[in-house]
Amino acid sequence: MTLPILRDFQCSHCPIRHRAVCSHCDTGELNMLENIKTYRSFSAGEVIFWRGEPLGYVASLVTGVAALSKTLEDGRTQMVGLLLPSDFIGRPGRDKIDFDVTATTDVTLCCFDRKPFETLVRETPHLTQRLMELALDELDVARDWMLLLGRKTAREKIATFLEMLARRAEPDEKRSSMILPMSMTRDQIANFLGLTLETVSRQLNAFKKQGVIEFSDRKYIAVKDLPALHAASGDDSDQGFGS
Amino acid sequence: MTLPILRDFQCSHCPIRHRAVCSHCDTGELNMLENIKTYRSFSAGEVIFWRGEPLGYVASLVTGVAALSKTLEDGRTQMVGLLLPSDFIGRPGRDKIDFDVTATTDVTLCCFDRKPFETLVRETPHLTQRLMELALDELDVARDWMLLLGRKTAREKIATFLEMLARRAEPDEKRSSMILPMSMTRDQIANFLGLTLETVSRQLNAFKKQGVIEFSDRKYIAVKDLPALHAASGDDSDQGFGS
DNA sequence: CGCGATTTTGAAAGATCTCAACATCTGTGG
DNA sequence: CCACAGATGTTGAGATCTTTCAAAATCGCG
Repeated sequence: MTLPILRDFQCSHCPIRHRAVCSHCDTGELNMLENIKTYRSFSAGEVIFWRGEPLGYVASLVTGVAALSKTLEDGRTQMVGLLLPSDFIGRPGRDKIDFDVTATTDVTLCCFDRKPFETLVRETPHLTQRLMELALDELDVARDWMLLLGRKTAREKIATFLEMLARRAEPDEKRSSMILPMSMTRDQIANFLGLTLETVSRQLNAFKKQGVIEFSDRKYIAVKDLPALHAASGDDSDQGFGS
Repeated sequence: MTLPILRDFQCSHCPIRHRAVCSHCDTGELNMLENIKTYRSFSAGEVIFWRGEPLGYVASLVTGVAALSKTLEDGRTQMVGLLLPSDFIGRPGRDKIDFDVTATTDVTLCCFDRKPFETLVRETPHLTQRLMELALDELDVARDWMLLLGRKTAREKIATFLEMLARRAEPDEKRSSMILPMSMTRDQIANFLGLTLETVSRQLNAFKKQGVIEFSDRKYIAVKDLPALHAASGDDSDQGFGS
């Protein structure tokens, strides 16, 4: 499949203007970025970057969800990150990455050719500072995930996962009931949580049987009892997931 | 135990001068740092920072090894990072951290009071840039560790751990035999690898029985067959551990 | 030399995985 | 609009790996 290149639009109207790598940039800096950016789209399931492949460009995720994953020699795979809108792909000073990046849903990227971007970073402290902040945020998330992968039971992993989705869907609301769009298959969830797809299915159905969640089709999961999910997550009671 | 504050010495003679947060700094910038730095020492086992405690200072690790760890409500703990000389503790813009930092060996820190350091960072792109690089490097390591925690068997975890120690001890040498100082107990290794201490002991003795490693006292482990360790690590054959 | 901490070892329990069969969903084409 | 086929999800049973619990051995410091 080819990579459609969308017509550019103004950074000032960009949905991730205030959170992406450019968030600290002033008008002049934004114009510099505007000159080297290109939009690209990927369909759900497409690979965006292959591990080890030379990176022609770095990018901000504008819409959709993408996953970072690593694979052992015998094929076992583990997701090591989820990219959401405003997250950044690629790192200045390194011409390849050590994981695959795959579109989980349809995805739009705002791409910057790597060389000119790196030059711009060197001259623009606002960019460097934001890249640092984004990296530190990802690090916090990665460390929470290490605790999950290393020490949580299957049930706790599923509870944590669902709670994370719920928090992401409604960061403010405190309702104990909500409907979550579910774009990942059991297999993808398993690779995210370090489980097998059968265990994911069993644990989801266990929560369903207990009335904590409900689902019938494959597109949505309804959370009926968010406090119960949190209680099953193993995390400290006074402390939310993530950073 | 109190925190001895060492007499300052010149940054220019610092053993981590070229790799720490200050590595890109010029003489003028170094002088600014020199004014706000203090040395502190911790004995093996001491807690350097408690999770959630307000951070009075940030620091570079000068000598020794420290561990970052997270704990679930019922006491299960997972190490989420190992700090080696030149690694940085604390993050600009956040006044607390979400993990405990413990000295694994005796440790010396080069500490900067947080507020003046943050001011200096804002005015010094060299510092920001280095902090970004350090964060990205930690992120790479964290992602390798996520693959280990989520997908590797106990045997693969131990092999990966030993191989990492060997690489760290001699980044250049390719000898298949070497002696590694071992400062961690079985329990600490277990918390690092997401195992129990009994499983760590069994797997270490299994490798010993196969002649891959040797050990008699608790201070050293001799690696006799590094290629065998690598083969048991589950990683791609053409690809080393870490970033 | 002796005691507490650490490590080793064994046996049984338990959780998750593996393998297999079957069910359900979804989109396609008639 | 329905039937079909492939993909995805569910469920069961047994295997396997790691943990748990317990006891004994060893180390290392005073």
